[in-house]
Amino acid sequence: MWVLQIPQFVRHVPSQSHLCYTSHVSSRVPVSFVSLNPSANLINDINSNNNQLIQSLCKGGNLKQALHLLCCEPNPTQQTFEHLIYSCAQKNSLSYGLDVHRCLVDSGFDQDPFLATKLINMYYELGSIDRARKVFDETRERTIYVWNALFRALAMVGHGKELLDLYIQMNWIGTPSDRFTYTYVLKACVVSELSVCPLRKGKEIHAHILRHGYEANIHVMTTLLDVYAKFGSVSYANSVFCAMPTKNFVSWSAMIACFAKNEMPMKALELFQLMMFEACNSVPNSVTMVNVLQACAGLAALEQGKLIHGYILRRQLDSILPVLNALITMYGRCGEILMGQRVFDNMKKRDVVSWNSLISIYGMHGFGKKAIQIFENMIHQGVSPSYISFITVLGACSHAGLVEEGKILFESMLSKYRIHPGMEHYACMVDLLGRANRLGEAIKLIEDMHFEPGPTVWGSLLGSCRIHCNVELAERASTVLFELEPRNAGNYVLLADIYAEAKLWSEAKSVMKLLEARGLQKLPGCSWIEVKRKVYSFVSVDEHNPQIEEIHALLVKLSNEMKAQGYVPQTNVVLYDLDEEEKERIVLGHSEKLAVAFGLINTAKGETIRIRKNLRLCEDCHAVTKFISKFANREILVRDVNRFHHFRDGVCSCGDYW
DNA sequence: TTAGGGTTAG
Repeated sequence: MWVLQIPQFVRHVPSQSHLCYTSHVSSRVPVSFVSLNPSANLINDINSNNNQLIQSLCKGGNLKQALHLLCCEPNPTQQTFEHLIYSCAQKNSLSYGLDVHRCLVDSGFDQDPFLATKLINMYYELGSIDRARKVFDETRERTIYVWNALFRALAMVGHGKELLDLYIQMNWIGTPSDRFTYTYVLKACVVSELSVCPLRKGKEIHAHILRHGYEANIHVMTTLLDVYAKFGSVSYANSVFCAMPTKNFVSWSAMIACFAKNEMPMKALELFQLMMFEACNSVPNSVTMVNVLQACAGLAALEQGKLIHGYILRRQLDSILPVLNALITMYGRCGEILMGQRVFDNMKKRDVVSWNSLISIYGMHGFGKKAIQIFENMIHQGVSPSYISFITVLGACSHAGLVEEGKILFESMLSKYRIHPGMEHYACMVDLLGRANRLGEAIKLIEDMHFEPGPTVWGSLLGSCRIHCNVELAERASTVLFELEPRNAGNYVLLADIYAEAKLWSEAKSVMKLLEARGLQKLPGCSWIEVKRKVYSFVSVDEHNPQIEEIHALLVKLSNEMKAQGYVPQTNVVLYDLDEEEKERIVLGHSEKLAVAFGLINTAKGETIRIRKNLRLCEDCHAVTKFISKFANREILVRDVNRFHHFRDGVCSCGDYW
């Protein structure tokens, strides 16, 4: 006869052992291998059988029964608890996890560092970081596994400062770090809210790594590379990459990502080519492809992007969500909105990022209503909008001047979707109102913000002041901006632009002097064009292109044609009080016009010209490109720093609202 | 026992 017998098997269980048997589980266990009056050997066999049964129940996912059985098992083993802890995390059950933890304490395993490690992992996975920390605090023998488990948890939830404080403590008591410790500590630098400069902290950890001989560890060094990349220290990242004795596809991908994300997309593509030709053991995977697609998007290099798309198809990486999402963005940012839509339509599975990507590309192209329609469709399909969804859709409203629609969406964020508007959303709203010349409403919104407005918000206001030439408000915005980000040259240039537009030449001059005095430089205008899979770059008044004379001659010819039709060069964009002829010469040499002329010369008749520019398109370039699109009967696509302009037959898709 | 690079905005 098989019956439940508990007390007679309780041997070593600590004083609170009764707790073990008064857990939330039922006191009646349906199945047990425990028999009446067994011999000592039999008891051992039975215990072993029970432990094995608990473990197999865990493996089978039957956690409830495993817990039932644990309640009548007087000698649970370390392995049994390991299985139970693992199952609780797998089942995502905090209440079972707490039960297992309670039984573990009752069984005297609470000071077992192996199980403490597992408990910390479990609590992290169950989202209870405080309990993970408590386990750590209560564990007296802290092996490196125990430290690393907590470090991992803290790094993953973004508690960088706590992690780094503990790391100091660990060093102080003399526990040596291992290769895993360094990866977590490095990650903490990125996610920390440190009082000291996090990059400096990263360099300190770099020194620790070198001192302790981990410079050859591929994981540690790739993480270090990535830390430098995330701080925008491309040269440091590159030095780490070059110094790595062995590299694999992860290290190559991390360096490609570093270039792609730090506005060096050309370098990213060059490195990818090198990886393909030189690093035979480093086959790119889906992550590499995402990074490369980002680089193509950054360059607006459609032909390269298409080649990468082909490679993705050949390698059968086209079912991976981030790859497809990156493809949507790549096509959109290269001006091929319909190709982006096609990728989206053919996706078997979509996530919120896929929807955001599509909303974003329509918004960037000025199709605000379509972007809102996609946003609504997403909600209709049961996908909850994210924080970023609202940035994209509000941005779309801004590009299209959809003020009322934007205001309704902004209001709905909290009331309908329980998303608190953040800095980026306020920046979008200020941009939306400001562009629409509702500067009073924009400033009111800033004044009513329930947190301190940051540089993005004031920057949006200053940008709007530039469009509507509002000197007074521009001075107010720039006073704050010079305080918040004194090293951002763009703000000085914007204010000088506004003064120049208002013909306040001495004020414009003093702002530019201030810029120089602070050791800053105006970001030179630069435009890129891809012709026959090669990307050409132009800076203003460029003299280096071998075809420069031909380009100039064409521009002068076009300018004369335009003048004959009433065009007057808009030289007010020139910041200095020069004579009109000189100003005209400068404006005619703007990088974007040089790139358009180069495109006209080097592409076939009827072929679309695609340009990318690093700044906002100036009024004169906009007017000239409109004319060229009609005169030369060419479709011209220009992506400036904010959005797309489709020039066709003398008209721009932005409706002159940008 | 634990680890590195990824998609959307501005």
